[in-house]
Amino acid sequence: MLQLSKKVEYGLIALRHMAMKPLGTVFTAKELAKEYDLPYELLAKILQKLARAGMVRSLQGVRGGYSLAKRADELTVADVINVIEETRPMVAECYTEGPESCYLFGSCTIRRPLGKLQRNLNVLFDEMTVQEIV
Amino acid sequence: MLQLSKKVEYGLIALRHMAMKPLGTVFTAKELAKEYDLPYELLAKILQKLARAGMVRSLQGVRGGYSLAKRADELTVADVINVIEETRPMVAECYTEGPESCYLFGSCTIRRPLGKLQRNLNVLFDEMTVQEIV
DNA sequence: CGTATGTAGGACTTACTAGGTCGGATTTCC
DNA sequence: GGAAATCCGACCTAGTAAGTCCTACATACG
Repeated sequence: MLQLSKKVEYGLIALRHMAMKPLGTVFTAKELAKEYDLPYELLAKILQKLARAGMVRSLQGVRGGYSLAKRADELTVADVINVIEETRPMVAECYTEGPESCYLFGSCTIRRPLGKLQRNLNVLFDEMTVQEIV
Repeated sequence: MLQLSKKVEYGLIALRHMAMKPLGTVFTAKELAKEYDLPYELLAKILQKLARAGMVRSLQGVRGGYSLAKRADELTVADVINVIEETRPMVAECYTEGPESCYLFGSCTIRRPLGKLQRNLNVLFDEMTVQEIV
């Protein structure tokens, strides 16, 4: 519980790798997977998501691959999680899914205090950028 | 991902409920489960764990039940998670399981930065007590 | 051209585990 | 002794994270 998913880890590893070379350098999914011994297909999908979100640029074809679309200090960990996980990292589901998701909503007594925790958590993720993990 | 487990939620709800009445008041698992419509057996186990950890006192027998063993401001959310989940809430498994758990350990480039995130996270949980959710 | 090399992306499989349930033992009050 | 409680291990189940497979499409280059 309360762990980052492998997808997010892999995404961060890939982004950090790209951030080490000059902006615009192209990397293939295969090359990145090999370098860190990550499952190729999975990493490819993650990169595709990041591409759709505009965090990396993708080039198709034989000399294709991925390159960073933004500076590393513009990519927050929160964004990466958000894109890969397709949801913000919430402490309780009623924050993401809404009141209907939880039959306890009416009687739940810990929602407000957890909300405070949540906001603090968000700040942590928002403030951390890929730049910092280089 | 990155959510508190139901167990922790139920535990916090129960502790908070107990913290509302004078210290020493006894509550049965059944009564607590009914009040918040939580699954009885599950809540019972959670309370047993909290009892073994010395956070609540348990009384067996017909007039038995549970009562808080400490003041609400002495019970941190971190402790509650720790006891119920039997592990600290870590952002990546290599922090809980050790280096052997992750075949990437040698090549992993995001461990250190995530460690920083982890420490910040710990502070959040350490600083929040049951008192604050009353 | 056409082939090698790359991304795009849907469908599927597998393994794990959170959440919940059941059964029975033990304790204690009346 | 019986009712009401904790105690605790074993079990079941559904959801999902992680990984795999397959096919389509794009493009550079001989």
